[in-house]
Amino acid sequence: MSTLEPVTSIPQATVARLPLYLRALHQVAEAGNPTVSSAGLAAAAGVNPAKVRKDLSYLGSYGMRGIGYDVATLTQQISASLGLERGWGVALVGVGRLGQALTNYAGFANRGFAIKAVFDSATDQVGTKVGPLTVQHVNELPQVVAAQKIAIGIIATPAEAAQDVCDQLIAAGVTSILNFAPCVLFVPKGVDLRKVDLAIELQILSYHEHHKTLPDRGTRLAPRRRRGSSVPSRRTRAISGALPTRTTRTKAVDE
Amino acid sequence: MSTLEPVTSIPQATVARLPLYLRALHQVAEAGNPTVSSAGLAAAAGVNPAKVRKDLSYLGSYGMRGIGYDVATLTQQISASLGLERGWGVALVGVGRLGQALTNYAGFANRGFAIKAVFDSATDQVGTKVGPLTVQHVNELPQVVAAQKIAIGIIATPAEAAQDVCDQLIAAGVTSILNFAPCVLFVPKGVDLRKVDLAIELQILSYHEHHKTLPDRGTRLAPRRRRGSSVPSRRTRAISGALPTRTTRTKAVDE
DNA sequence: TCAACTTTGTGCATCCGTTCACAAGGGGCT
DNA sequence: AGCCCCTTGTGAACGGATGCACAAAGTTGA
Repeated sequence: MSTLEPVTSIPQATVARLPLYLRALHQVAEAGNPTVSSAGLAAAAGVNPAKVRKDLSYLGSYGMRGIGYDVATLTQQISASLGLERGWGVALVGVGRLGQALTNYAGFANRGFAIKAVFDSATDQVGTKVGPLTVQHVNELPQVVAAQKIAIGIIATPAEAAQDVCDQLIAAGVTSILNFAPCVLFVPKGVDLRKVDLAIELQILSYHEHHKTLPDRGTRLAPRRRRGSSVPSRRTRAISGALPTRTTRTKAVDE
Repeated sequence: MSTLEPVTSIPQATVARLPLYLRALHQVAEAGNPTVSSAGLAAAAGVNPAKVRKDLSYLGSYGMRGIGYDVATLTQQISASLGLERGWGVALVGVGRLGQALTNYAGFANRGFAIKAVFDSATDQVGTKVGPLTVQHVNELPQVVAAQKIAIGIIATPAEAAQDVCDQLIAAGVTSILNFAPCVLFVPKGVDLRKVDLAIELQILSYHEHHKTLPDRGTRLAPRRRRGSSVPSRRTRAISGALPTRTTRTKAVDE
């Protein structure tokens, strides 16, 4: 493993989990544990311990054998890898109820994302305050975004307006977009796009719910153990007390 | 392929895309096309045509060779498979800004999800109206949810309250949960859980953004073509005009 | 009726992600 | 010092998902 450069193509799946570990690490830190084992972190993040170790190995970070990971160090390494140490300016378009909720969402500011400007096309919205920000007309978007060198955009408009807004954001220099509008967006190469469709999540739940109540056995697959061996009768005692043996975790479908 | 029973264990990845196809089909229908090819649908849904065909084949649905898929039929089949034909009652807990936005989100009602009750623990929220609904105290949750046989719950509380609320929902009979609180929830087997963490999405974007501006080449991998053969020089003319040749789609990371 | 064309359905190879299982490394107690 | 135990890091097997490429099937037009 290359120990010096932490920039060695981290798998997508791992990148998607790093924020999870970060969240878990904060819990562990608040519990007062200076170190945490992969098992402890796994429990707090709701994943498999081996996955944690493999994921963290991509960062080139060192755990201490026999001990675990230093919470402070690991927190800092993950933050660095995610690029959270510098703050990011964010522009949000669409100040409907969802847009307002997002603008005020504390979880963004906590992680270094500062919403710098909010836009809408409805003239009666323009000029009103959303939190500390004044809603600007979407016509202003190009200048404002370009002038402030904002790199991240959030789209919370109706689907009809989304592609248009998207194009404008990109023209103004935005290179990462989080889309809440329920539609497919097309972006040029070099621009990253992620989407959150609230209704889709419910529909996926609906599928599983539907097939639970179905006459014949639904699609559910039993957690079948692969090799007959090794049900670890001894429960690994984690350093942190954060092993919530509550109940089994569900197969939360993707991600 | 089993043509008669459409209930033959659909892969997770496919289930997650079905709502996407449904959305695309509505677009196509509004455009007035009675049929659509896999290529047309793929373009509208932002995925690969082969994937569309394979996905749809799991439903046991028939496309018509030489023609494509009948839009109305396919819409109905996907809806049926997702269990969207009957409506679902939904309980929402946590009437903060996000909770309010979700309660009023039109996309839910459109797809057959009716929010039947909203709860909060803040006494000054209780009794206020959110849309047509009156906020009830979370103490009422067990009775209300059980009495109305609500199967789906949405958690939009702060992280600290989430596990507690989750347990109560399950005790009251909910078997599918959509969690917006930024924390890991543990649920017993048989209960399905999906999560949406808004901050995590931004952090993933941050990672890519960060590595774009890095001195050496970032993590981006070129779209390298596998076999040297067959760049289809002829553009497949879809029946629907919905082939938006705009720009290349990004590698929207997961999902 | 027949030929050319369109589009589906799917076998297959490949890739990515997951998880097991184990060797190697360190810490601490005696 | 030496032993034991804990934990990391990773090789390797496995399974699921993706996407190509092609045969089968049906349509259209002459």
